[in-house]
Amino acid sequence: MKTRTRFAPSPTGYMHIGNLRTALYEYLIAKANNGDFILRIEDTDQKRYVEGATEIIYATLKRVGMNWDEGPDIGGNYGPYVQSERKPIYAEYAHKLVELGGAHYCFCAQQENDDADEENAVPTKFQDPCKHLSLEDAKARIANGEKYVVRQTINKTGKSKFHDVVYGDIEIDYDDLDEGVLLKSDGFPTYNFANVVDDHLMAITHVVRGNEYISSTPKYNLIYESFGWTPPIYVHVPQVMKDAQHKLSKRNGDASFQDLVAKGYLPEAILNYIALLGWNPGTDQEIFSLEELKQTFTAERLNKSPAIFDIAKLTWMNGCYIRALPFAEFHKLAEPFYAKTLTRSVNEEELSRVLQSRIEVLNDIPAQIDFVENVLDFSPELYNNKKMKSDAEVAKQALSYAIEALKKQSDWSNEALFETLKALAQDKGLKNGQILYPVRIALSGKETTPGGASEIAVILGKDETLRRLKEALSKLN
RNA sequence: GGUCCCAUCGUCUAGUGGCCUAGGACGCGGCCCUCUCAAGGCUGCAACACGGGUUCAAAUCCCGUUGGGAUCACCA
Repeated sequence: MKTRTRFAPSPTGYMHIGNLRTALYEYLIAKANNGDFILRIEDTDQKRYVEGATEIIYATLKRVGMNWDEGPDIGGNYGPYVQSERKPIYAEYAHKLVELGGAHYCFCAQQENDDADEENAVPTKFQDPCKHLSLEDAKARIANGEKYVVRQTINKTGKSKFHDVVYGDIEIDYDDLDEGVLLKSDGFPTYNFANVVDDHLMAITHVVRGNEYISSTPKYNLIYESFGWTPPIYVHVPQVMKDAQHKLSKRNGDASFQDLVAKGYLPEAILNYIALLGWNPGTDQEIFSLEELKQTFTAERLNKSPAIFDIAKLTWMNGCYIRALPFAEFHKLAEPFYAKTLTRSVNEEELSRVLQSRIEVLNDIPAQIDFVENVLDFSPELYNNKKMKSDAEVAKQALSYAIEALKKQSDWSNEALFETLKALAQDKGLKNGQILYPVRIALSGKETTPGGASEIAVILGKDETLRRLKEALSKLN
């Protein structure tokens, strides 16, 4: 049987990290087995529907290279792939399930969701009186126009057992199961029902979802059983946490995929990082392309315990990805930031060259290059550096020597400039640092800069370099 | 509260009874390299939640305790 997995998000906003990780694992399970990865939109709750959310889902998946084989936009043999378009299907199966004894019609008023009781004991198990209505009576009331829902009937007793790929064998008592609503009064199914019907109809073989579904899995199995269907292989994955107590969520303003990209994280790095949040290959390898992940991934190596999302490690990994980028590609990514922060024309290629190993996130760029635009007023104390044997007095000499030497310089490459400055030091009986350090300070006005004196000179160009050196020198006099 | 799940360095994790004086990675400290800062190389600090068993031998198996999470909606 061909492996088929599905990513079934509800379009209620942006794509959060936990969601994306689930999608990744689903994608990987399918692709590791030459199977299909299906995208299904679960929009059965009209109240929570958010305009544009579906597009975000498409864009995100595409951006990280997780292409789906079937989905709302590209179709497939098991469509439609949007649940709101499948409404008649659920109704049909809901009524069939009632006939099969797996559900019943219920006319009770909607249960109030009492927040006050949430923290404390709410051991009240819903006892549905409608469960005992005869099918004829129920049908008569429906024919009469009464509002109704289809509610799951649970008559079994004893233990429900099922196997989960990551959690192993799980037993839950049937008595602890709730007779939940399957088909709402508006005719839409709940997740609990739509999910089962669709997964079966779409021939899904592996269901990957958050472990919050473990406790309701027996209910789904009951539905499969009533219909005589085979349940899928379950892969429940632990939560992605913000800290030890809280899971990552939009409500806390935690970063979404889009937020991270906006901050200058590369999609490939984000994907790589989240793959390792709860999974590891059993080797020391940490950097994985999606392609490598496909080769290596096995659901059996998924972890059981929740993982805390650590932005510091993602940042490090992002730095690795940035450094590994071909130069031209990095330059292309960096250019928009130059356009944003610089009005002066500078050697942007050299800027990129110097920056590539020095930033971990693209958004680090502006802070790194502020001095390129303008030299902020700085204290002559900046020239003091013990190790370089530099101070304001040394700087005064160094700058005037440098100005003379650089005036004559025609080859404005980093190598040539570096040679000139070194030769100058030797010529004047100074240490290299006694020339290079003051020049760099004069050129930047900053204690630390990306790149050394000669590199900054290349970035600034000859005119600006000389102008800044002269200005710095005059300030020392 | 009932039920279910989880528990190794601060974080992500390796570990499936002896190879563990517990390994790797991030972060943090130090050193080297070096035209400052990065990058790179080397190195240091740092964990088996606790208590009982089982066993010649336990981070690994069992029981309990503690701590955390999930679930108990006409949300998914």
